[in-house]
Amino acid sequence: MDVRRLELLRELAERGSITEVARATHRTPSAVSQQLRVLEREAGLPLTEKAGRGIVLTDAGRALARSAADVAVAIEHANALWDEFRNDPTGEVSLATFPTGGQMLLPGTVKRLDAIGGLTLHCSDRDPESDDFPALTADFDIVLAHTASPAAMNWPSNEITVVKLMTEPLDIALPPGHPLASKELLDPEDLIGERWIGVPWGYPFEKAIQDISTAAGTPMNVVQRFGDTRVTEAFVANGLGIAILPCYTAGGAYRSEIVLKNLRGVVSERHIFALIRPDRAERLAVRTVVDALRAEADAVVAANAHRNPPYPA
Amino acid sequence: MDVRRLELLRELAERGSITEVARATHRTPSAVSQQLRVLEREAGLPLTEKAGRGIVLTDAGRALARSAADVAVAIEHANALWDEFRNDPTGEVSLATFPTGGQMLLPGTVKRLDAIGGLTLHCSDRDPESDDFPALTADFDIVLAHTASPAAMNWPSNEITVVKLMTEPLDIALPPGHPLASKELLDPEDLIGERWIGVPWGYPFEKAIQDISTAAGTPMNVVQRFGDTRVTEAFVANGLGIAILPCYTAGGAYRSEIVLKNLRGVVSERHIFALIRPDRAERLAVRTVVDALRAEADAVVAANAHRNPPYPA
DNA sequence: TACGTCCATGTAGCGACTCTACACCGTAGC
DNA sequence: GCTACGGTGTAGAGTCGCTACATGGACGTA
Repeated sequence: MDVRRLELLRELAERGSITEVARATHRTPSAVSQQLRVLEREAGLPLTEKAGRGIVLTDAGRALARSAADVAVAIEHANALWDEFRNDPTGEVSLATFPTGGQMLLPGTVKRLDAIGGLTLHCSDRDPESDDFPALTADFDIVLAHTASPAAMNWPSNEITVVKLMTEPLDIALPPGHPLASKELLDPEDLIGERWIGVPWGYPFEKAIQDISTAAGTPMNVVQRFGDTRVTEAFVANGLGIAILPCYTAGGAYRSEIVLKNLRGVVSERHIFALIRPDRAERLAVRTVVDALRAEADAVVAANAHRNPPYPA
Repeated sequence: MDVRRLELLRELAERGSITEVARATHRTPSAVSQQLRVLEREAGLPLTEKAGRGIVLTDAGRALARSAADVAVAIEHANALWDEFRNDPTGEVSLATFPTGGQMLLPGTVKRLDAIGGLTLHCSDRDPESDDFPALTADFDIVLAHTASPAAMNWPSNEITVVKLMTEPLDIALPPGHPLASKELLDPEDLIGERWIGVPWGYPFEKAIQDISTAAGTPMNVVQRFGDTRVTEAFVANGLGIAILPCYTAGGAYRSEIVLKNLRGVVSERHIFALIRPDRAERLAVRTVVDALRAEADAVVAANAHRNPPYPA
């Protein structure tokens, strides 16, 4: 019945082991184990059971953990009301981002927050191969995530608050001297036979390249695979291949050595979201940051409107 | 941010004074005062202000108290899930009733609960002049309440869970030898000139007598006023006047010395409810008792169906 | 089979927290 | 004025949850 203990159970459900919970909550495993033991005694039924050298939650444990989330939401709602009343979002907000998203949105967002004043935003980037964005919400207030298609968004929407920020077109990146660089719009067939600089298996852009292959009727020839777009850009700028890159962020140091072209006939875009655990989403400070992110995303889209013609069907 | 402190604030909002909160929560006023002080320091803004020799909540305090109720609901929801899982409603349930309601429903309800087994129901009756039924929900899990008209139910439905149990007709009680006792149905005009045994000012039945006066076009002559229906019944049985009494409960020791007659043209009935504070309503034990109350109320209505003809409009 | 590692869990003791007991102060009513 | 009442301070005691350290079982490897 004690809320702090319930919260521990919920952490256990999210993280899977007592040691991990202890690390996340800055306690010793012994303390966590003791508290869970008390909770189990109060509950009157087993909440965990041994599994190998670790433990797993029982059905009852999982159910209780879920209701613990509701309690957390109610408590954070009270905290938010609190902040609202003194009109002063307090505390620190942590944010995890994928590299290109952070590059595109975070400087502007931080400037917007500085203009408001009062709260501090701690950002850090996470390796983009981690396609398990929702898991990061246990450690960060806000997680920036992207997917190739909204259909691939198999995130549990009742356990994760999803805020759509923007849709960014994916363009074909060519070196300036490339024969295709003079065309206004590219068709998938144009790209047959090109050498591609792709992404590692499982990265979001992979799907876009597959779609192009399907539309062209021939598999694309991916000769390199990089996770960091700056490496990709360096290769393209040096004439070593073509690539598919997010339209608003591509370029950077190679702005004058890369040409971006719209692709016709294939829906190539990525969708960028903010993911937040519902209880954290209640905090006024968190909501303020999300609002700033949305405003910044809108501004980026507006600033790039001229390069973003409507796609033919 | 501590839940126990929030709960204290909520008690303060409900009860209005620190001393009362201390009494209700089995603490000393000093302890309550200290905890509220800490809460206020955490909040960073004043939650209470002095008023005479007592205190009142500020707007912020009231708002926080309201969100504390949401937290309580979430916590009790978790507790209920708990009970659900071990399939065993635990703990004790307290119930406050008005006398005739308790007489009519509680014996059967307790029998039903005994058949299920496992939980204990503590009942006590409260003076019926207390028309402030909702306030009792702070001290009892379930409060049985009645009103003459549902319109008079000005209970805040978002702060109180209201469960309708039954509608009980109000009949005219006559001594057996009374001239009107031979009529099948009575009209308001029949009652002009009768001596009435009424209820104290403010009791629910008062409205029914007023409605009859309006329908008859003449004020009724109330010569006695009793809160306890047994006294009223004794007077009616002894031929000292007529009265309006709840159909299913009237009689008792005077069953053979009282005649009950339906009244035509006036909607005379009382509505019986169970009132529960939303957080308490989450408990499985409480819901089990409410279910038993509803079943018993249905049974009482069914058993009396023959005396309950539909009212002409 | 023996060993090291990992994870969960006991035990002792320390520190923080929240309660009680009691004293004090301001307000209201006789 | 006195008395009653409600709220607030202070000192001390009990409880609770944490750490530090030791124990024991499960898995992987030599």
